[in-house]
Amino acid sequence: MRLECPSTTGVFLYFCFSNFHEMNNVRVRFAPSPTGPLHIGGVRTALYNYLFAKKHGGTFLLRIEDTDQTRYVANAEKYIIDALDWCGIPFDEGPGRNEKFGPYRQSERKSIYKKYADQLLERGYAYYAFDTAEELDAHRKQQEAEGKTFIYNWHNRAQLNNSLALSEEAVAKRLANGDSYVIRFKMYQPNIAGETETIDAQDLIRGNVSFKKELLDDKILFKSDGMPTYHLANIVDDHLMGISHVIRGEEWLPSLPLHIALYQALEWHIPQFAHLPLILKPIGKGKLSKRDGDKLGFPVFPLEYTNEHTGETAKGYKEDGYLPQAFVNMLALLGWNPGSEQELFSIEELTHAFSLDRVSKSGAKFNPDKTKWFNQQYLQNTSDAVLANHFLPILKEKGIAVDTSYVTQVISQVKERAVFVKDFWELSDFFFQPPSEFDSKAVKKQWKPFTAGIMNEVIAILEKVDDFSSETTEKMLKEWIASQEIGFGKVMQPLRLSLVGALKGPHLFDIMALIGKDDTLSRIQKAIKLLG
RNA sequence: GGUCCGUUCGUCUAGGGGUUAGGACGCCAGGUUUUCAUCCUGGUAACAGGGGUUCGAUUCCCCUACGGACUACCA
Repeated sequence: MRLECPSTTGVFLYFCFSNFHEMNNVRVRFAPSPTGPLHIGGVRTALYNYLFAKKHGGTFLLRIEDTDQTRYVANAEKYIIDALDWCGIPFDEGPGRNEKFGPYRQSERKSIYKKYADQLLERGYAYYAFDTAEELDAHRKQQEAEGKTFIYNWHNRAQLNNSLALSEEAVAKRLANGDSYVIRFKMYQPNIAGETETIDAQDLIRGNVSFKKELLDDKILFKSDGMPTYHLANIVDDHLMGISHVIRGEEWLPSLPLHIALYQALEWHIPQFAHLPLILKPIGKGKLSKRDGDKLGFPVFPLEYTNEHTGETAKGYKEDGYLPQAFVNMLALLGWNPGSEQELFSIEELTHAFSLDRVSKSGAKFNPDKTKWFNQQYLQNTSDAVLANHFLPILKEKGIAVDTSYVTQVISQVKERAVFVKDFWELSDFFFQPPSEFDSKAVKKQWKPFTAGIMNEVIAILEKVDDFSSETTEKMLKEWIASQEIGFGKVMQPLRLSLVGALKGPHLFDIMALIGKDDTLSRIQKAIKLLG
């Protein structure tokens, strides 16, 4: 058994649980902020949390971190839930679902947090600060002008406007006065007996990560609007909700020492942490953004999203024609691999294969081409009947009324060349309607002065065929071509042009069999008439 | 600037003290399909650089470079 626990301050006693123990009580959470649509990085974080939970027979919960009232977007929560739903990543507990540890929206838990902030205040781990935003800005600017960075911490807190610098009476007076204040965490105090100099954490993906306390700042835990900041709310909720493993994006790694210090100050058991690598732009520098998707023509969101204020919409994988299983499979492999050469995984297979120690440490550039490849793989593995049902609405929109069995037959002919359901129309329109025009380049190359004569003979042959199956028409026509010594190309190419309108499509005799004798003959006649 | 994290083909990655450094996407070529696409076969292409440690380093250590994240009363 391997014991893993961050180093302690030595002041408190901590319970370190073995992995074995914790694996039996796995509770993980996905905690997005409802400030807009969930992008694919967020979906992947949710997915890894889900897979980890299911792998260990644990619980996956959704918590909405809406402590920032200024950035709150009303339709975002619904979007997040719809997106997880489409992806097939169901949460076990969350808003409106199995609310054992609820509520699951931090705005509805507002009353809980103050108590813990007060506790930290009482124990001397936190203090009131009255500095205004303008004052702090001025400090930052001044430091910047000197080429330094302003850090609010042990080295200057005594000179700033807070309860550590002010007299007890002054503080009491300001509080009684209703002056606005924030509560800051006292990150480090030099020369205190038993005080350690570093915070060492064990990250499940990165191993040991070490931070010097003296370089850390006194983060705000409680805002002047009465709401906790992310940091406080996050650890209070993770504790109260019994979270065993915190699996989140790498952007949180710099906050890890603060979170650990908070757990220690509150004398709470510290969960295990895993910080996931970021998803980066396909080309250029930096992390993936909506702009990259617009520029390069791929979605960065699972579902289409409309900004409720500007009316601006962003593309979604769903609307672009991706199958959710393909999308999820792609995301799973972006930053994780099974250690084998298998690439195609159902979500069930993923839950068995997944492990955090096979998550890579470095950021992954997103690859839209590979995403298409995944979709193609899944499309090929979807049955013709199911695909026909997806295709039917598109046909209906085009004003084409056909029965499902015919569509299923068409799908079986063109499926292998499709990547998306939306490809089907372009691949198969000639199965539903005669060509309205002929590819001019192909006509120029394949339709010669003598072609009409040959086509008339083809009509004569086909008219005599009663059994219009692919095998029969192919046999009849090929025998005739051979006997005439014309050359296959001179017959087959114009014939394809007549039936399809271009030099593309499946086996020609299969097309003839499907559209039938009457349609076949009339299309050839029409071509002769139009092309001469 | 500071702090922290990272670095194997163009991209996602496997590997790991002695390997012809493996796979996938992309790209290129050939084959099949008397069409197009699919498909099949093959090819292209990588251990960031410099120091150590070692008989031997791509693998372990250090430095540099580069990349990334964070540096808000945002999460």
